[in-house]
Amino acid sequence: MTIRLMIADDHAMVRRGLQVFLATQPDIALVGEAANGQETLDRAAELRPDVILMDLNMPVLNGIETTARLIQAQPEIKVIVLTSFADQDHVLPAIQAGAKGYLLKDIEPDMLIEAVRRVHQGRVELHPDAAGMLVNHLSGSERPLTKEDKGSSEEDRLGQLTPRELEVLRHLATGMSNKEIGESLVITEKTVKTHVSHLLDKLGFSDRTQAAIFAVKRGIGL
Amino acid sequence: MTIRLMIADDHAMVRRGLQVFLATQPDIALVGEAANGQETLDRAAELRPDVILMDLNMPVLNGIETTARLIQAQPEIKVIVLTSFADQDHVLPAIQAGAKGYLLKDIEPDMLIEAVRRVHQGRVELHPDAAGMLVNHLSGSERPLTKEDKGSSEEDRLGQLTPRELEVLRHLATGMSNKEIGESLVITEKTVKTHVSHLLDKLGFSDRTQAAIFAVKRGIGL
DNA sequence: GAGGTTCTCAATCGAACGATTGAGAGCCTT
DNA sequence: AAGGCTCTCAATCGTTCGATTGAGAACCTC
Repeated sequence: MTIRLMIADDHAMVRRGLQVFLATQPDIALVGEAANGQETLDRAAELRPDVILMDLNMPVLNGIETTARLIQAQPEIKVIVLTSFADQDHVLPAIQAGAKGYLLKDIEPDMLIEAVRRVHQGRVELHPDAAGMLVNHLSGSERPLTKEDKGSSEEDRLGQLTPRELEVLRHLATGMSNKEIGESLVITEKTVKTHVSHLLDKLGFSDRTQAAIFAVKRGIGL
Repeated sequence: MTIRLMIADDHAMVRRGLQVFLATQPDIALVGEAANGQETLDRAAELRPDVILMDLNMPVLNGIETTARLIQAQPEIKVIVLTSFADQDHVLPAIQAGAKGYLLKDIEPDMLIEAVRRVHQGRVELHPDAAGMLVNHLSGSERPLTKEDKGSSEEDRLGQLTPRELEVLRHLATGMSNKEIGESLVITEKTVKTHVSHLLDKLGFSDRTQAAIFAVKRGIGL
């Protein structure tokens, strides 16, 4: 499936440059352009792009305000901020506005394309300096130290699972029933139930849902 | 100038592995090790390392609490969290505690060394998933960073839930049974079952586990 | 070869789950 | 006032789940 991309930048030169490069990418279709914030909102509402490359410094309506309104109207749109500066004054508001990416214009075109693809997949892309801004912002902020320490023992328990039990847990964490897991693993449902029982016991859970939540949070079954 | 590095990890195996690899790096000197949080604080006070690679899962004092105290005592120390999981429960507290890096243990050794150098120079190093956690946290959005982006259809369905159903989903996503949810919400188990049935129907799932997985991936029920 | 672990399968049984139907109460908007 | 949600509760019914016990086979290690 091709990615529907839109560019919002007041410099025609920048738009032209991206046009040329994007033309060589079969999986990305440039469906629209805009030279200011208001135009971006209008075009996006009509064209419904998947991803928007957004300049921050635009007339009429700046990129951050535009991003905020855009996300409010169409939360599924992925906004990647593409700008020339990475300072606290811009990074934080942009992310808070809902941007899923923050990149600098000195990025290599190939990297930019890669970033577009990843953001479209639901990941985030941050320039290291932008990440730094976020980290510094959060550093020293209030920390809820309520429920930690719980993870440590669970981590150990995870290591106690046999390979097969881990395999079952992985399947369980995709939402499969015992029967479906059995079919997938080519074993009986009975056997699956045995594995599930054992794994719940070792992990200290009382039902599969808790195990699935645990697994997803640990990134198992990706 | 050589970088004075310290390792805090309760697994001797991990420390040994790093030792071996670090020995080949002329600009990095391994000046100390610790197997638990308290030991880390003691050794760090005495050895004054530039950078600490910190496991989160340690006995006595966990990595997050250790990081917080460490940074308070010696703000110039750069802490890089090196752990096995990248979930909201760990990333955010770690950064708030003052960590300048958050990496997963499946990182390539060369990349780890590079990360140590960059953090030492004042930059930050985040695993993409960790960056995703921060962005999602700040944008207040409930967008995940999963790769299999099943897409906006589910996002729309989420909006179809009534406030009460969403509430039930949130509880469900913590691993509670219908009975427990009922107690927590001060309604009958029967009513909970009604809500669950409706929410499963609207979301298009066939059982609570699938709903819980979905919810956790969207960051609901933090 | 004895003992331990893992993987497999089965059967039973109570508990939890989910679908479905029906219904009363409160709160909107029209 | 009427129709439309939402929230609440209940009862029934079939399905799924999870615990438990028992057991055979393959594969380790000692």
